[in-house]
Amino acid sequence: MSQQKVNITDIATETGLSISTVSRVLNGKAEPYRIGKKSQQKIIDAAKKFNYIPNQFAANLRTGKSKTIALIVPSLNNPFFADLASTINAEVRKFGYITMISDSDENLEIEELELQQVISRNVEGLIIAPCGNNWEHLKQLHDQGLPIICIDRYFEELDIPFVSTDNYDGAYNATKHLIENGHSKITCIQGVQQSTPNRLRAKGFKDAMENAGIGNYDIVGDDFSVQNGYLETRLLMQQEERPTAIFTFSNIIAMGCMKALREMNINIPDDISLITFDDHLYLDYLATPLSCIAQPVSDISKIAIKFLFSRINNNEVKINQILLKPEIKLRKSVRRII
Amino acid sequence: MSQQKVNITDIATETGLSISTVSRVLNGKAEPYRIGKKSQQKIIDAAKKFNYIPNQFAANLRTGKSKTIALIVPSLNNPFFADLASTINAEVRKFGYITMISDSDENLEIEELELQQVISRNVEGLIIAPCGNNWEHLKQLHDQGLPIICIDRYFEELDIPFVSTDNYDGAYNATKHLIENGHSKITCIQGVQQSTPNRLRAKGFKDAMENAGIGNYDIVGDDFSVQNGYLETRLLMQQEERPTAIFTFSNIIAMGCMKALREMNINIPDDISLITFDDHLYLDYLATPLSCIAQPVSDISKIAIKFLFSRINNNEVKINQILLKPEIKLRKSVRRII
DNA sequence: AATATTACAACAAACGTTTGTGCAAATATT
DNA sequence: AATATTTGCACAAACGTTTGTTGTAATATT
Repeated sequence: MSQQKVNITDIATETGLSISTVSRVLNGKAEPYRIGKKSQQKIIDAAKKFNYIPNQFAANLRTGKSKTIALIVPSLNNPFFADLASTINAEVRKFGYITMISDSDENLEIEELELQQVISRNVEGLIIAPCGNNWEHLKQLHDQGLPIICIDRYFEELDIPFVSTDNYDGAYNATKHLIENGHSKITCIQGVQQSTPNRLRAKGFKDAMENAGIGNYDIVGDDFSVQNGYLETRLLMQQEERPTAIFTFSNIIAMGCMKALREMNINIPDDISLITFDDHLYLDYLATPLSCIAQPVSDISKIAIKFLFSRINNNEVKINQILLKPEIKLRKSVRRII
Repeated sequence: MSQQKVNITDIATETGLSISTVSRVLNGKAEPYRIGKKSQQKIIDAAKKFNYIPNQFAANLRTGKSKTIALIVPSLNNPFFADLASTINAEVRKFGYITMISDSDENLEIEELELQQVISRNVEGLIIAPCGNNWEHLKQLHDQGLPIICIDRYFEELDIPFVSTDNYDGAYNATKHLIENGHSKITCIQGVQQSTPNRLRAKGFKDAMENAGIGNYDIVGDDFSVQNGYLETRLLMQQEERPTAIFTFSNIIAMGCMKALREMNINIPDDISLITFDDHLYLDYLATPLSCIAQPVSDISKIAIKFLFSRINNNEVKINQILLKPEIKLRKSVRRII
């Protein structure tokens, strides 16, 4: 049933030329190797006629080049990472490369497993939002010469290139915005605690509070998930003294938060103000359009890819670590009080 | 700098055994080939010590098995497909396989290019939501023995397995719901016209209308995009006689629709009712929570994967074509009139 | 003690490419 | 006409595995 796949040898016998000649022509190396025009045409015709598709495995085995890069993110369910994955996938394709997308599920063990999978497939580069604060395995790969770029999450102490958002700045400004609108009883619902973005967001929040002379604040939660947002909000609203504003560290946390708020008939922004990290197309159409700190997802992707391929191609050693400014998008979820 | 990658030969020399023995041990074939316990241990220890990761290319070249499947969707920007991609990615991983995700951008040429990429990487199976109504290339691959499953979009005339939603049923029920609530002036904003789901949705809509004795209706639009939803809604609302209800064929069309409506200060559901295909987490929190026809994304993914791997493994020839019932989720966007 | 059996493991080919090198034939140069 | 040069292409090795076959030492059987 399954007609044999045609390979370079078939073309060689068909044209009466050698496989080396066929290979060179098909790889556009006819010129430097002085393959005659007529031979070239014969080969091209035969390839078309047979509908020849080269076997990348064989080629890659020989060359060591896989034309593949890997992307590992902690959770594709998070729209932020889904968005990132989508744009990176598209961007990488422009370089003639393929992206292998993996989801580590915020689990270091899985991350390491995925990493093995990826290595065994000889990827030429890796883009990763590492899920833990353990960088042993990454450091090792990096030292072995594998081009790696961290996105979103990174290790400040390491010389692994990264591109991320200036999370401190974003959180600082979000908090400042809240304070400027008269809020002083503000609670954060954070995500994965040890992750760099989360730490920096927490720090930005704290600093903004302290600088405004407000010493009394809370940071709760421990996951970038709907459930975390929901649970923490329920808890928060059961306290005797409720905050007047909530700052969620991601849009899926915000979603859980909104769910809890709605269940409890607490109105945004009348009863409580809400601002969140991460933008989303839908934020504009919500019952109360949500003010947010929008990360430059597209820019992050593009710059990361640019860094990666400059490393893949030139093996440039210059390390690049860059933080992009987020943008605060004011909508209707923060109310001026007092 | 980059310490050489260790291969099977290194382990062979380290242990003083042959590469064939090493290979068999590392592949769990020690038993049938009666490799001694001590040799096994030596090999395992050496592999661990050297941190050996097999080169899949070489293995795949030899075996012809790539442990990779491909997923091609028309647009990862569409949350429906993003969702699908995410769950399929996760599901495939459970089988020890890797997924290559591609985006054809609703473009047949790109789809064919992606397909080549994919074939050249020897994927063992393909899951595709084909963007056109041209199946030549797919039919050919299918006949060559490549396991293919279509999802969402498919070809009714072909014997290629597919798993999709019963789009006719979904559209019929959505329309019926509108009609039961007193609407008779209903307009659809559709997506890509020639795609099977779209055709079936249109048919479901028409039949529901006809069966209710309503001969006067419109189907407009031509793309699963925000812009299409926006433009068509603007146009629609400029007519002298506006519809009382809109049925959008996807949630991103709905988003464009909502945008237009808001710009024109037209209220849902007071001024117009809206129902859409495709669910989304955010739909619950919108200004007006949107009623929708929810596709069983997770089930589609799982069943597709199940079909695919049964074909990959057993080469079972029994074709499987399945349509899953969608669920209508009633929220607040449809008003009872009259 | 001679033979049969079993336990272990090595050899070598093959997968489909790419590429350094070498070697004829054709053409140019003297 | 002899030599030098260019043109055009083929040979063969190599990439790192997997696997069918074969070989030998050790043990069991007679």
